[in-house]
Amino acid sequence: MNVLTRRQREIFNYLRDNNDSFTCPPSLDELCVRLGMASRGSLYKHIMALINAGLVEPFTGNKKAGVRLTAPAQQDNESPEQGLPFIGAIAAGKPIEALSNIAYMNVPDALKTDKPCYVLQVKGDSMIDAGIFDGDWVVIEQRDYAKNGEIVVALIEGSDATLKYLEQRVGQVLLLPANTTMAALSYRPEQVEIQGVLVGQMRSYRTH
Amino acid sequence: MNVLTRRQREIFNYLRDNNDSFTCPPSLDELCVRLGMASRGSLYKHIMALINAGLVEPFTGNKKAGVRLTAPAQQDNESPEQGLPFIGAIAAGKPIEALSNIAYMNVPDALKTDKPCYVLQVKGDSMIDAGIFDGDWVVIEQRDYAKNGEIVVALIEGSDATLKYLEQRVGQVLLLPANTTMAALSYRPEQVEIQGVLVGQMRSYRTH
DNA sequence: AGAAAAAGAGAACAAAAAGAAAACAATTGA
DNA sequence: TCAATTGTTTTCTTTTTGTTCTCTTTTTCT
Repeated sequence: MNVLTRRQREIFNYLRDNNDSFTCPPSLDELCVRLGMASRGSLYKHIMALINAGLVEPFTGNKKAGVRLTAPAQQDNESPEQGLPFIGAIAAGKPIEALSNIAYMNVPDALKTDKPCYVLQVKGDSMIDAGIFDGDWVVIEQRDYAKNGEIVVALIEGSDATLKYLEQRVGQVLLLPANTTMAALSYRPEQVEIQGVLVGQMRSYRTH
Repeated sequence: MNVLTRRQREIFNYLRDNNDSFTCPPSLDELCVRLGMASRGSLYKHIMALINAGLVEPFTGNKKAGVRLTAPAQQDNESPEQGLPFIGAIAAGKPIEALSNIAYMNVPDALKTDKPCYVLQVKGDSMIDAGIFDGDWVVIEQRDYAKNGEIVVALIEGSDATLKYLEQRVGQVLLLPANTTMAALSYRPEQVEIQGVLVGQMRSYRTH
């Protein structure tokens, strides 16, 4: 999974900022007009990238006339003062771009700390035995260190970000999944960069 | 029940916004004129979808001169400061109404519905295999009915409230834990009162 | 400058949704 | 009673929409 390109971010920002102006989830054609584009196919690629990144979700109500966009990113359109930045999805992704303030999610105090925090959506089942499921949101305290046993967001060799248990040993860093079918990953310390520590978790059971 | 299509939503929005301009509930033909449509049959399908979705109701005054539309029902449920009431813990407890010490918890929109919701804290491991752990908070939509397979707050014989999978059969209600070491509970329907349905979940990893 | 990546245009396709038109049945009102 | 109106159903055509291609243009990076 790649990091968003500039254009993809532009399009997402447009969706976030103009969400209110859509009476109903916009179709690709409608979005083309809004964005001044002439081709659905081009926009389609960008939208798929956003869906893949977990920033946007397809409109699953109808079968065909509608892989459309819902509100960007399970948004709470909260002000940045109160909400936490929702950055995107994490699985085998790319470094987290803390700069692009994307959407904001209104997180209860009990799920965050007094340090800077952000929200990610979990992709995959690597932490399923820890009760962290595909599609859950996690609240991450931004930190570049952690204690053994904590669940961390780790960036591996500058390219892949993942959510795992941390186990640091001399000259070795283990990233342990909580899934009996998956193997632990072993790296040298310089290969792994800690980007944050899990402090909260959320799940929605709604079926839209 | 299906999600509305774009056109259905448009038509609903028109009815909601122009309700005042109808001296009496409009007929399909009248609505066709307003909406610039040429066929009753086409509009009929949309209206039926809205009725099916509960957004509109047929006019039952006269028998024939009108399956017409009334104003859509409005739901308004403001809770203090937009937070959800935090009711207390649930395990083998008391009826939820008995707990009066109400605090309010700030819950992200993605974890609640547009119906009345409240928050409980989970005690025990009866739902551990569903990724719901001891100490988690759950967001419950207040409802007295549920579908099979949903996770519900059920009050047993007026005294014990518990969080379980619901399985309703003829003359029998099963409450299934998500824990391989625990047995299912079987009751007669009149013994079980559904108090709500799980729609969201939260966990804190903070160590105080 | 040149290669690679990203963005865009445009066409084509299948399926879904929307619409038109006609016919029918039930009710109302004169 | 008769004519008009209204809801209802059915059949058909048109439009919309997501999706997938190929090709060209623009941007980015070395």
